[in-house]
Amino acid sequence: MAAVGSRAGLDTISMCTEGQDGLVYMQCCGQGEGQGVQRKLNAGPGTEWSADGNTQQTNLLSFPRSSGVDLPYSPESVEMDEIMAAMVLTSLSCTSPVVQSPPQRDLLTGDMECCGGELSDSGSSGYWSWDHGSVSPAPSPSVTEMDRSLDQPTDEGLHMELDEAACEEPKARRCKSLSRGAYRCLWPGCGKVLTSRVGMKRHIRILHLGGGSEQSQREEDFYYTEVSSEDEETAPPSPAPSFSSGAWTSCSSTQSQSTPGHQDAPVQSSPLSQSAPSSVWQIHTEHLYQACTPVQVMVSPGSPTFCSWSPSGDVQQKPQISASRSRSVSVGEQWLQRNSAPTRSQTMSASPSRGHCSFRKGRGEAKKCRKVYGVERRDQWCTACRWKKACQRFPD
DNA sequence: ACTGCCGGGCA
DNA sequence: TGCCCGGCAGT
Repeated sequence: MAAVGSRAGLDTISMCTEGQDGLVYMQCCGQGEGQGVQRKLNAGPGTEWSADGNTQQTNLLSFPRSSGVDLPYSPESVEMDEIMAAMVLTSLSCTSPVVQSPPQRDLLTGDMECCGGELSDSGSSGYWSWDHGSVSPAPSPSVTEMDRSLDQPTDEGLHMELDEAACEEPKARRCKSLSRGAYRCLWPGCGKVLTSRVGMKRHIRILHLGGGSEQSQREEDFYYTEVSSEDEETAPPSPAPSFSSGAWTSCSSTQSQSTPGHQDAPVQSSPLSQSAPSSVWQIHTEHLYQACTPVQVMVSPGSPTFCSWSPSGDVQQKPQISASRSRSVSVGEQWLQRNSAPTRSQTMSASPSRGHCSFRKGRGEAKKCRKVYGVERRDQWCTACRWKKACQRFPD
């Protein structure tokens, strides 16, 4: 019935359902592994995927359920098929044997990878962003986009998980932003709708154009159109939040012992998501940067995973960021004043490196004659300053 | 726009 | 050598 194949060059998953019995056959070939996994899932009519006690799959196939994509399986709906394909692909990307190999990875790292894998299709891996498309409105294609899309539904699940109370208002805001825009794939017979342009491009490139050639990258634009997501909202909007919620929760709380039945462990690292960690790590460091600059978080540079960053902080940090930033200046100044008080010149050159949160000492922090005395009292400047030379009184 | 200061000119 | 300033780069 439905055959979905990806030619991302990474994996090939094909899935088809067989008539009435609703059996679903999937084939997943890991990249370069050459090993195919064939699975036969029982998804009869009216069967909820998650309800299947299908060992490994169970966890992952609970996606759809938690996603709110209630799947009274309606074979006549191509859309549904695609959704299911998406689910399956997602699941497989997490369950593939390669994926599961290191289950005892560093939790956070693994989780992050999982995040990256789940939420980001960035990187060269050509991750299956497209299948999230119908499932999750925000394939959150790249790090930058992820940053931007903090108010996109992708994180909503996270919000809901992490801080429901605080999110009442942002939620409303986000609901609005949900209706911001969507992109519909114009490829004949596709019609997939994604909320992210990048995701859509990737979808087109991977699925339809079949590769990442430069040319096809440019061609993508022709195959999707922007649609007001009002139409799209007729479709159940909830899938994304809880879907990504799953992914993110496993991400967010390093010790998230999500209830059995939630997917957590198997989702850790996959060949598909292997490109993700770096980007996610970027996020990490970025937020780290934001978080620890002002607040002097104790982060041992050697153990980067330890930084007390948490998605909750991150996501809800938005309002704080500016405050933090502005505060960082004053901290710097305090530091400067403290250190420059006793021995001005000598200590200041001692590198104020404060771990990796260190800031380049801003120009504004250095007190030069001009700053100290002001232009009015120029006569009190050191001669160098008067001559527009390097200040001698307050050398760096 | 402001600041720090290099490079260069002038007496 | 002392003095001054144009102009660049960073904020």
